Amino acid sequence: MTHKKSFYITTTLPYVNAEPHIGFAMELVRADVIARYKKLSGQEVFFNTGTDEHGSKIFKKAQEEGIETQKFVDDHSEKFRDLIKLLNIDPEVHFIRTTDQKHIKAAQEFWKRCEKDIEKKLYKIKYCVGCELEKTDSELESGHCVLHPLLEIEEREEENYFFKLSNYQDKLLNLYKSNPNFVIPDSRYNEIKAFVERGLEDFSISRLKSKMPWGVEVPSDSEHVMYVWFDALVSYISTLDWPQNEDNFTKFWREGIPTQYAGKDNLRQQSAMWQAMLMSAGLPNSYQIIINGFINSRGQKMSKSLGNVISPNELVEKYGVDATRYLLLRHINSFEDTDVTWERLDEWYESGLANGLGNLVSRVLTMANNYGVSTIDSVHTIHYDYFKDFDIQKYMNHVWELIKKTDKKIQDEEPYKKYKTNHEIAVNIVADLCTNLYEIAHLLRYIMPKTSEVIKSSLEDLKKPENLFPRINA
RNA sequence: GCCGGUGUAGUUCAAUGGUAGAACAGAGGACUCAUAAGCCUCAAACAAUGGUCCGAUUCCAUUCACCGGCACCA
Repeated sequence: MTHKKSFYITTTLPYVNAEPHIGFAMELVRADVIARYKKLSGQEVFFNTGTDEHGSKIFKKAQEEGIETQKFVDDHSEKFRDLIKLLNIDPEVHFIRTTDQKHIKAAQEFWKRCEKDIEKKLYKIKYCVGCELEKTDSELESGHCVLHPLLEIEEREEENYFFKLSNYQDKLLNLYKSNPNFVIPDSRYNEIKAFVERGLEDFSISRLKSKMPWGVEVPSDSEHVMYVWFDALVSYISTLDWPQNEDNFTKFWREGIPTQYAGKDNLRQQSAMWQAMLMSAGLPNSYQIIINGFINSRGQKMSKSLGNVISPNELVEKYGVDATRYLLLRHINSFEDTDVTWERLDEWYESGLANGLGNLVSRVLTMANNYGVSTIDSVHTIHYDYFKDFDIQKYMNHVWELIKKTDKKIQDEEPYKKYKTNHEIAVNIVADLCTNLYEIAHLLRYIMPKTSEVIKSSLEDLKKPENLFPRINA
């Protein structure tokens, strides 16, 4: 529990070469829940997301499609920005694009501040003449290109700038050791610690502009552009108008408990490289990195070719916004991989929302309405730091226990029976049920903001709302 | 190959050195305020082997299975 008044949280910035993925939608919604929670707890919150738009993949893809690269990223970035409305993300969220001028300038300034750890050296790349492409070790099979196994891989040399990550091994280990919760969950913390303990190699952080022009120009060397991840990471502070706006930066980064959500494929970039970069630039480290698992389908990664992709748009179209938020937050493991199929989503929707919350609202308000309940008591929710360990799933389970309890209470106290003989007793019971329901709605205000409001106002007006979560096949 | 983790009902998870809890799915029942929802009841599990212990699902070892990591993939 912290007593600071400001709070910073960001998602990773998705790379715009593909359609928005359900995994990113989940990350965004989770960050949104935390942001709303902090805000409603009285903190001043800077909530950030955006898009990562440089690099060769995008450059090539735009070329393939025959569109200007800038146009390509403009269009694709919009699709991600659309998620804000689609998923009812806090409208005050900041959206940084790595092609924004302020970001480009910040990335260049950041580079300059890291200069003592940047050096130019010869970089041996592995090149497949057949593909006419540079290959990484992981793309090769026993030293040969998978697509052209008969051709020899050529080694070519080019000059690149390198970041001396090796200078930061001890400092990173110190950071981890003095902050055992720096990475959540523990398994990821251990993983990154082990990775750094094995020793760090320096990293190439630039590309020759003549080969790949789509990047931020390296300061004082116009022949090079920054390698994507170097500039992309700086977005977490360029969004704060660093370096121009030192006040903002101080408020939200130095003193704002900078918290980052990321997928498990981003562990290294966020918790090692970015931290080393911050150290190099003489800036404070992040406070905490939360690592999400992946969403798979039938044991496999979602991919177009497998035809098992479930998109955020489809989810909202089928279930509605708040139900989508529910589905992403309740049943998907907070930290581990989770398998998701339409069948399971339907089950989750039916049991938790149609049969659970929706039905409860309906039965309580019908009685409240018919029996003439006049007032409901205000709630006094016990306040503690629900999301300290970022286990939103646990919080959700707590709320749904209350829903279950309230259902059981109706059965146990049978106000619908008692009403026939004694109105007053029945009315008291139902008023009590309304209070329980109000509390449930109150707890849902970060999770399902619209539903929370609808339930609250229905209770205030004692008017039964429209069917909140219609049965899917009805 | 090396390092780390996990293996509990059909599924997803929980707890515990001494009768293994729940949710969803399944079967049956009594009700009726409700979205054929809710409630009650039932059925259903500790990967295998060995060890420590009065006693292990829990601790240790081995085997098997699965997952993650072992760097230029945003």
